[in-house]
Amino acid sequence: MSEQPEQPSTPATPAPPPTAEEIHHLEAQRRTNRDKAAALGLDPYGGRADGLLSLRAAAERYDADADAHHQANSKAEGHVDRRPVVRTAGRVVLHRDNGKLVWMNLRDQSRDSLQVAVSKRDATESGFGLSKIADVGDILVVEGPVMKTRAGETTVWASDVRAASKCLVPPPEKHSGLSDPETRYRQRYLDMWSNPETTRALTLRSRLVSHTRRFMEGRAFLEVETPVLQPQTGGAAARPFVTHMNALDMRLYMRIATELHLKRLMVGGMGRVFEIGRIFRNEGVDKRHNPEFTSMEAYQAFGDYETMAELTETLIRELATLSAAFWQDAGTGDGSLTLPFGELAIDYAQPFERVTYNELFERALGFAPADADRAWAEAEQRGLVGKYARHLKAEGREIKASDLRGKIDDLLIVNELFEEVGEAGLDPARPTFVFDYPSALSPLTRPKKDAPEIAERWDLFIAGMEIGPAYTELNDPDIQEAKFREQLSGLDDEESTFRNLDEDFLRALKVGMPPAGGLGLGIDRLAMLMSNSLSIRDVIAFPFMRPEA
RNA sequence: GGGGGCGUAGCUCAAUCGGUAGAGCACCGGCCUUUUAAGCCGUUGGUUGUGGGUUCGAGUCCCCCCGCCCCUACCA
Repeated sequence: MSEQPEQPSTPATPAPPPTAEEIHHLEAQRRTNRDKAAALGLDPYGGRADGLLSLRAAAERYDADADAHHQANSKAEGHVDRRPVVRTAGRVVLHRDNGKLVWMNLRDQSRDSLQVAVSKRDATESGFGLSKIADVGDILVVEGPVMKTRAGETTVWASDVRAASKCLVPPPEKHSGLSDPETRYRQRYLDMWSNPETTRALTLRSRLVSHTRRFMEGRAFLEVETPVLQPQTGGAAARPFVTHMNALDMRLYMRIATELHLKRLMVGGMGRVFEIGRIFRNEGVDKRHNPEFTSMEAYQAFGDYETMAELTETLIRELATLSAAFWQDAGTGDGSLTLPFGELAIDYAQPFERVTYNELFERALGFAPADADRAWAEAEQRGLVGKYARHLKAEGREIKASDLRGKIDDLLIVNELFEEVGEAGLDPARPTFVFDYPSALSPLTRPKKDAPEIAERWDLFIAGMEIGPAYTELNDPDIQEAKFREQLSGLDDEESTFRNLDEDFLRALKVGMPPAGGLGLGIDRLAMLMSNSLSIRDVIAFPFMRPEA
């Protein structure tokens, strides 16, 4: 790999404009209309416009008394029109030409539609002329009094219309819209124009992240930024993306978690830190996984996992409150804290459910995780032993419980069972903390003092999705090192390529990290829950897609 | 990775057993100053994802490839 050679910013020969044969006739027609707008003395691509109101704000300026007064007296001598005059802008979504009166509906992010009427009598000549040749998709600036039609629809009765941008692309169908998922994700701008709910979901996501920041700051957490590019990854078990740094000719990895750096900051003396940022995991893509996603990790010195449970539950309840108000405002919710997610109705007002890992296991399987004999037998019967063996790249022969038992921790098989049937025992409509995972599964977590096989860790599940874990953080460098070494032993070659011992992290722990509670939250999945989006792609503006052919 | 489905006009979708590729909307021309998925009249629009094969004849059947969706697996 070498550096890209420097290119002049402008090519010696500019790309030739498309020839007539290359332009689709629908685009050609729009280019003609653009030229006609220019002939009216208007810049088809507009310019600065001051004093613009959103469509929503413009509609809210409607004054019924002034409108009635105007309707009654418009032909009277000396009549003064007191209707509020607005200047607003939006993209044309409907266009109806009645001859000397043109009706259009504009859309912006504040309002799906606001009607505009442009009459030959009352509008400027250029404004009327422009409205005659406006195409669906064009962006227009409209000025005029706000009134209501006979049918009662709020309308800007244009005195002037100016061009702001030309749309050269034929629009989606005006009623059924754009529904092809591939086009929606690849050309998000088309999707957002055609499907306002897309913009709404992304808008809500922005508000959720913003509120989360304010919430954390309100609790005296400091927002920090840690490296995305790292010589080694850590803090989670996931395959990383690999890249290369030219200057030092070295391999670098994209981070798979922010944990180890945030803890270093605690060692340094920052008592409460959080980071909201992009995480990259080189794994499968499906409705709940995107290769890059956003997490919030937070660490609170002198807290523990109970501290983080309270923080998490309070935060999510506030986010649900914000979301309920958002959807009520958008006209699709009743404002209650019971939010829909697909077929589910999830009540965020009630205290979240709490169960322990062992309770959940026993409820689903009828015996305790400590009963290793039954766990191995049950796992074998369910075909989970072979599944785990495949995990170890030991495929090619039939693996029996007797082959594996003794070679791996019993709890790894217990956890296979738990994930298979334990999690299924959760009520998906009830946010649930699952407390106290086996220590063997939680290398960065402090074991319970009176039961070291159990780690002070919980996972939060909502709608069957793992929203995030929290720990009472392990701050004993010797135990931490032992757990790291245990994790590294028994790994096959491929996995060990990506796992390594973070010596500097251990060195930091030796300096001394205060006892702490730590938390990780999947922001995308929270956004899914709060916006009733069944696919993670609906809350990511530009989700990963295979490149077009 | 495995299984299933899909790809037709700008958009949303049809096309019977393998037998002339259609509709609505959009677009274009005409009429229309309270329409609102405006309406009325008249037009236009296609290498059926790509490449091969079978056949007198392929949107339809077979194979390769590309892309998307669903299920499943992976993601301690």
